Order: sequence, then C-alpha cells, then structure tokens
Amino acid sequence: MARMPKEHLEARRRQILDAARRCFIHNGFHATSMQDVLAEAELSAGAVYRYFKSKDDIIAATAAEALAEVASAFEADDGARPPDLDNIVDLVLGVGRPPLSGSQESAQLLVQVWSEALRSPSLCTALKEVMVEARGVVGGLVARHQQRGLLPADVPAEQVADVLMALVDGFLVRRAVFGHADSAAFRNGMRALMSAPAQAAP
Amino acid sequence: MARMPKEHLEARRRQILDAARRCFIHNGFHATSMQDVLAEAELSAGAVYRYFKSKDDIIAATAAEALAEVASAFEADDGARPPDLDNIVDLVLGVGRPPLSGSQESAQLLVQVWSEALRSPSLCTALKEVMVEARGVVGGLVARHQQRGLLPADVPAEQVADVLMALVDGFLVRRAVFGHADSAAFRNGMRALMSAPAQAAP
DNA sequence: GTAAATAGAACGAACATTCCTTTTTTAGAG
DNA sequence: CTCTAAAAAAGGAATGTTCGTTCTATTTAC
Repeated sequence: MARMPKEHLEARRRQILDAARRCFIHNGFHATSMQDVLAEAELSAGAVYRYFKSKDDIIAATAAEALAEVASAFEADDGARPPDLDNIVDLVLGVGRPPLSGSQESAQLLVQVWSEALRSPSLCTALKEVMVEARGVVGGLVARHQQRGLLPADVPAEQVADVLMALVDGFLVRRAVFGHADSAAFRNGMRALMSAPAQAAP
Repeated sequence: MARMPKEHLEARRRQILDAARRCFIHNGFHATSMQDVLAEAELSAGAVYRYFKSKDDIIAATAAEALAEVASAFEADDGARPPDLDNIVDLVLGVGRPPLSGSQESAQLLVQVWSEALRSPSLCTALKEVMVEARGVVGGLVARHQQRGLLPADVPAEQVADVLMALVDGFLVRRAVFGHADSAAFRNGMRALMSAPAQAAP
C-alpha cells in the first residue's frame, strides 16, 4: 500500500479549486477551458481528474464555496448583538468582515455564480436557499428594530429585509465592476436616505 | 440586381438577435452554441453569418441592446418632472415603465451582461458609461430633493445616488432569480427604511 | 437573367475526457 | 536502517466530440 497523507490530498484539492477560482473570476465558468485550469494549477490532466470527476464538478464546488462564504457572513451576525441602526448598515456592508465586501474578487465570483444559477437548476436552488436564510436573519434584526421603535412597524419585517439585502447585492455588483473601496461613502448615502423626513403616502 | 427591401434586412437581423437573446438568457453567452442560435432562429449558418460576422458580434450586439434599455430607462426621467420622494422611489423601481423592472427576462439578461463585462474590457467600459450616466441623472434628482429639504444636504448627492442605483441592481438580481412581481412590497420596504427616525452619528 | 439570399455539408481548431506510462511514495521484510 | 514490491499519484499524448466558421451549391426575389 502507498496511500498519501490525507492532508496532502486536501491540499491538492484546494490547489485545484484556488486555480479554478482565479480562472473563473476573470473568464467566467464556460469561457475558461480545462487547459486554462490545468495551466493555472500547474498540474496535468491526469492529476486533476483524480480529484474532480468533471469540469461541472469543479464549477459546482467553486460555486458552493462562494455561496457558503455569503451564508457564513450572514450567520456570523445572528447572535445577541445590540440591534441598532448602525448594526444593520454594517451588517449590510460587512464592515470589519473580509469575506463579503472585502475583496473585489469575491464580488466578481458571486456575479458569475448568479449568472450560472440562471442556467443550473441545482445551483439556483442553492442560491435561493442562501437568500431565504439570509432574509430570515436580517428580518430578525429588522423586527427587533421595529420593537424598539427604530423602524416603522406597519411594514412586514421581511419586506424591509428584502430591501436591505438588495442593497448588499447592488453593492456587490458595483464592487465587482468598479472595485471601489467606497463602503464609507456608501454608508453615508444610506444614512442620508434613512434620515429623510417622513413622507405622506400617495 | 436583386437587393431585398432593407426593411426585410433589418427584420432578419432582429429575428436573429431575438433568438440569440432567448438562448443567452437561459444558457448564458458561452454555454449556448451557434447551432442553438441557428435552431432557435430557424435559419441556416449561411444566413446568420450574412448579418453577423461572428458569435462575439452577436454577443456584443445583444449586450449593447440590454445596456441601451437600461440607459433609456434612466434618461426617460431626466426631464422637468416634479421631484418628490415618490419619484425617486418610482424611478428606482421603474414603475409604469416596462423595460427595467417589467420582465424577468430583461433582469436575467442583465445579470449575464454583468458577468460578461467582467471578462470583456469593451463591454465593461460600456457598462461603466451607462452606470456613470445614470448616476448623473439620479444625482440630479437627489440634489433637487436636498434643495427642498427632503433629504439631508450634508451628504454628496452622488453618494445617495449610488445607494439608490445599488437598490435597482439588487432588485434586478432578485427579479432575475425569483421572478417575483413584488415591486409594491419592495417599495413598502424602502418607505419604511426612509422614514426611520434620525440616528446619532457614532 | 442576374445577383443577392439561404441552405447545408465540410473543415480545422479546440474542447473535455480517457488511457497508458512514468514517477513517487509508503509499507513491510530482511 | 535498507531494500524491495506494490500501489497510488501525476504526466502527457491520444481520442472522439463539438465548436465556430467557411465554402459551394441552390433557391429566391427583383
């Protein structure tokens, strides 16, 4: 027998996924060839196909990791944090937490995942699950704000949560395209909007 | 001579672009083959290649039309409309105007355009131009609100405009993935956020 | 009748994947 | 500790398919 230490097995797998991620970010899932991934990983075809059974398998693994990154960013703020308005803003922008808003590359990969989810039913299901789960977390925060009178209580918390999460997605799009590190400016804009004088409903 | 009426020429071009658009929406730009487009358009290769010189040409034309759709949605509200808060909200959601928020398909295509812009420098430039132009339009609306005291004036109008446009992008993502026609719920959520009691700066 | 318009077979390149060979690594015997 | 056998891991050429595109023959419209 001659089985290698499993830590080396996982290191190889990670090496391949990292290389694939780099390729996918700049060329998309379907415009990058296997040979691109092989070259980036500095491995041969025989080596890579020992760890992944197909290109779709690599795509699925890469997308799953990207979604897990998003999910963990929301779960991290699930606990008994003091719920005030700034927390919602910071939660949305992921201030202090590198994953979501930290890197332009994560934002770019996430955009690729969105577009891939439009053609892959299984990825679409996974994406929806993360979105629904995040809505629950943010909705809980919003509800606590409403109980404290910090937000109007006559609107379902989930509807407010949807708007906040849309803000996150929109911020990610701009981060992916422009690469700006303008989260401070963004927070300023949000504060200005949220402190607008109340308006009569039409 | 036997040149066909140019209206028929443009009709053929439109027929091809419409078929390609349908393919691209559900399979992405690079996972749809030319034969997919040919079958969807019910034309032969020889016919299609008389109107477009390559697949990339079709992709570029499709993306350009999608961006033009977005640009026109913003330009339409450039005029001397009465600037009140509801107008900003409605502008963001494109209420009453079909193009932007009207169809799930437009939203899906736009997500594909975003991801393609990450790998095509020319498309990225075009996308940025539309974004910058839209920021000018929305920024003008925000500035008029500030002058009327409807929004705090101590924050640059462009920063507020960025937040509003991020809301549009985020709304489009959710529209693309879920296909919900929940613009009313979304507007409710926005109103709730925008009528939050003022908060002390940290 | 003539030239544009279309069809559809044909082509080389590139693709994802497989298969066989070579190298490397470890387990156990001496 | 050393050597050896065996199995795993990696390399890289080979394979069949599919891709985008071109080319030529045929049809269609004026």
